[in-house]
Amino acid sequence: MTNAAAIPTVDDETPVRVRFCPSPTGTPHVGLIRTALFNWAYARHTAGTMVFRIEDTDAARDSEESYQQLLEAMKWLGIDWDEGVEVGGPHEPYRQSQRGDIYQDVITKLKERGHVYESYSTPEEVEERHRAAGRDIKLGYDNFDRHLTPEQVAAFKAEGREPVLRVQMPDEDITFNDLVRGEITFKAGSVPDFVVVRANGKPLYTLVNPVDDALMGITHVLRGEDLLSSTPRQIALYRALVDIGVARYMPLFGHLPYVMGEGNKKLSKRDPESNLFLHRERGFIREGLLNYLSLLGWSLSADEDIFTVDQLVENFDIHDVLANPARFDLKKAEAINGSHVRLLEPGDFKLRLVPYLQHAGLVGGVLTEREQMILADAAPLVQERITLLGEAPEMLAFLFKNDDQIDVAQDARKGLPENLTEALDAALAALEPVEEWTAENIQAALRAALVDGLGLKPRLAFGPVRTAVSGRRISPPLFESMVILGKESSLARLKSFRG
RNA sequence: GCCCCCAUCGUCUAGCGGCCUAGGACACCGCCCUUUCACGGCGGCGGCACGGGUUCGAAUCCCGUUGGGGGUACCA
Repeated sequence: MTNAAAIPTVDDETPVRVRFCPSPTGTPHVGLIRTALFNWAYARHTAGTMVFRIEDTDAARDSEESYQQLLEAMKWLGIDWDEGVEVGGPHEPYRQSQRGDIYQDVITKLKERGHVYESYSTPEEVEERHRAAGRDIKLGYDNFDRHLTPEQVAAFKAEGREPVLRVQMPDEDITFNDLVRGEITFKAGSVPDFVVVRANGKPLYTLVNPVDDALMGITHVLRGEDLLSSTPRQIALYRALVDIGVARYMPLFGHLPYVMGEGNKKLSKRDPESNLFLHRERGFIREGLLNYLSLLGWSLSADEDIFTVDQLVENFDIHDVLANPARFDLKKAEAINGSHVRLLEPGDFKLRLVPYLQHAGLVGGVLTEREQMILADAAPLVQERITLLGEAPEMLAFLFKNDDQIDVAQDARKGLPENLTEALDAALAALEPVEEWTAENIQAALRAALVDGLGLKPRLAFGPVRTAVSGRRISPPLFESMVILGKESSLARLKSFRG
């Protein structure tokens, strides 16, 4: 066994090579994306290399659909990579399901140098031995097969048993310096010998993850806290990999804090808030979501919460990441998204609305000239008032509908003045003579008739008109909306609502 | 059980021994602005888990306690 001190490690001079290596199970989780983001930000900050590898070694759980979703997620968010799936690179292939030969070769070398041993114990037998000895069964594997005699092995083989391969843990404490948590020591004997190859000869994550990290020259292993307890095993294996010439140095580890959900639970895959695409469907924009996700364990400064991806890249350092778990707070995420929505260039904002309007059926696959005009005029009216793009269709629907398609919401009928009909008549009378159909003129005419004429408070005065025109209690600015609709349409809606 | 991690307002955080009667953001509550809703502005509420040390001095360092989380797979 190679001495730990003799293994070279990475230092500040070593060019950074990080990787994002999800296993394609299920739909992308925001915690997973945060991990990708931090790896990416660190790579870009240090002008290092981002590797994107797929860990599909569990055929029972992996799916092609999930893989496609991963690609889609990265593309949407703009988290790109320098080497990996789709783009290739010097360490192809980047899907572990296609790297079987490489692993078999490593396994052979590991066997030759005695770094792994055959283990025939079944879980039941391990448990039984613990019971017989009065030990807790949760102790895990008991290292029973470390030194089997040839006779014992022969006996097991005669029974037709196929062994798994285990790595023997060293009888000494394992210490490493976590990039976000500082020095961590696992006591000798607290981690049992672990399986690296299944009885069917297929390698496990415990083997392929460090092997690929080593082969691909990964310098900083930045991953979720859930993998913290497997680090001593990785270090033990890495030492063996150095010995057989597969690894050249020990990478640095940094364990990112959990992303929590409600209560004190890790944000579950089954929790809708964990679903990246659901956030996109609701109208999160990448700038907003990326900003919020960055805040889960990291911060730009003491008093700035809103920042761009460029600012993140410029300032992100893994050493500044906090070790404590962070709760995913949808309200704050939305607020930050709203800030970014407002920061968008008006033309850009307009374009981003289109898919949401299409999804709501307000416009077709290709916008008509009229729809283009409505959108161009209306977009600035809602940019300041929404936090999610998905709120826009409801707010803009009346502008795209025909006059006879306007449905009046229940709450829009409430809070209207007693003399509703009188008010509508007055509004119609005031608007009919308006020649130049501008927001200023509409406002002046209505104010004169309703506020000054009928003595209504502004709040009550414009309510009936708003309801008549939009069918909603809440709408974009009324007068500007009426300009977009045009005089004819506006008057038609007033008449129709008057009945 | 054993191993490991974590601990500042409800939430995310600033703080890395004196600048802290602890700063910001979200949420919440008022007020202002106002054609609705927002946006924006102003103000308020609210926190260093507890106990020991170390030190002239501790949110900051050390130890313990408590609380929370994770691991203890032929999953990743």
